[in-house]
Amino acid sequence: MTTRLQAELKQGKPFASPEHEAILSIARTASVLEHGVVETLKPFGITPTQYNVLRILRGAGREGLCRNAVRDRLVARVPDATRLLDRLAEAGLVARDRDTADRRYVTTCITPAGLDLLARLDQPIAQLHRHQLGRLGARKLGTLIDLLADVREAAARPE
Amino acid sequence: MTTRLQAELKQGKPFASPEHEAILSIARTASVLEHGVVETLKPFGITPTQYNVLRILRGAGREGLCRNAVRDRLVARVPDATRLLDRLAEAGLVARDRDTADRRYVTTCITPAGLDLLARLDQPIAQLHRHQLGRLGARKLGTLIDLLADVREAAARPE
DNA sequence: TGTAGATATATGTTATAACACGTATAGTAG
DNA sequence: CTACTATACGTGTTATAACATATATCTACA
Repeated sequence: MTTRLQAELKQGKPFASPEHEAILSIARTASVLEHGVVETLKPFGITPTQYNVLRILRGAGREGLCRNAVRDRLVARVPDATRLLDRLAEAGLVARDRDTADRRYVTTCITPAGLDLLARLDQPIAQLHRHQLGRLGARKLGTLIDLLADVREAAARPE
Repeated sequence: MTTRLQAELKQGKPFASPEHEAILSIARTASVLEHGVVETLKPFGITPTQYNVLRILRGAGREGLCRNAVRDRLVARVPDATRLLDRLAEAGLVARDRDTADRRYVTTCITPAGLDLLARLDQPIAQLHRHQLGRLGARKLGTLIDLLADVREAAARPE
């Protein structure tokens, strides 16, 4: 039997195990979906990671968040949040201030320009998401979300 | 209601839509799983992309594959397969030869050193995969694999 | 032929990711 | 109040990703 993923990857031999096929399926799907996001964001001059940071900071509101708080809320691990925020600050999309009470912290807030950019992106991104998986239906989406949470829980358990 | 993903990302507000939550779930899960692979491969000095190339070339056997064939079989889009193969060749894990019949093609084959490296990795990687999602069971894995193929199919459809 | 177009790969350049290390501030035990 | 540790952030460096462009080879057709 040939699975759909095998056909996509032009792979003749079957996968070594169901676990292996599942892991490649997740990676492949994430890559395909991200590619769509990259293309949608490109005309606006930002990357998916930068877009996620802006959304996080919009959610945080006027109080903003410190560097590590932003980092911990990102879906993908980034080892250099400082320069990620540097670039957004350089583009005028966020602003930073050192905390007065505890001077170790640097609080980052989204600027009006950042909010404006997000406002212009909300509709195209929502449309992309509907295009990418609007056909699945609420039931399948719910099952998928649950299964993926199961996967992350299983993967996070100690040895 | 607070979903599991919301808790992981320390996010107060609910997601904008089920589609958005699904997309973030996929990206998050892929990131978590890849991190495990990165850590497993690190002692061996290769990245997940390089590991995938070696597996592809092992599957191709003695005949090897040309550059674009390797590129098209990778799970994630890589825009610079030439230098990806350059690095593997420099490490002695693959060997390249220009095709004699059609001199545009460069055929890449895995070397004995590359096969040896893969042989040493097969067991740790299989163990990692069992650790990451062995607990899910065949039924849930099958459902997950099917749903993800549905997602990719939906995302690939034209406008 | 021989010439335009298609295909396959390579190269130059810039931005970002990844890692190691360094600095500043705050809490804490003696 | 001093030294020690922990925490939060910054910087230097290297490797890789991403993009645009160039080169070589083949194919098809006038």
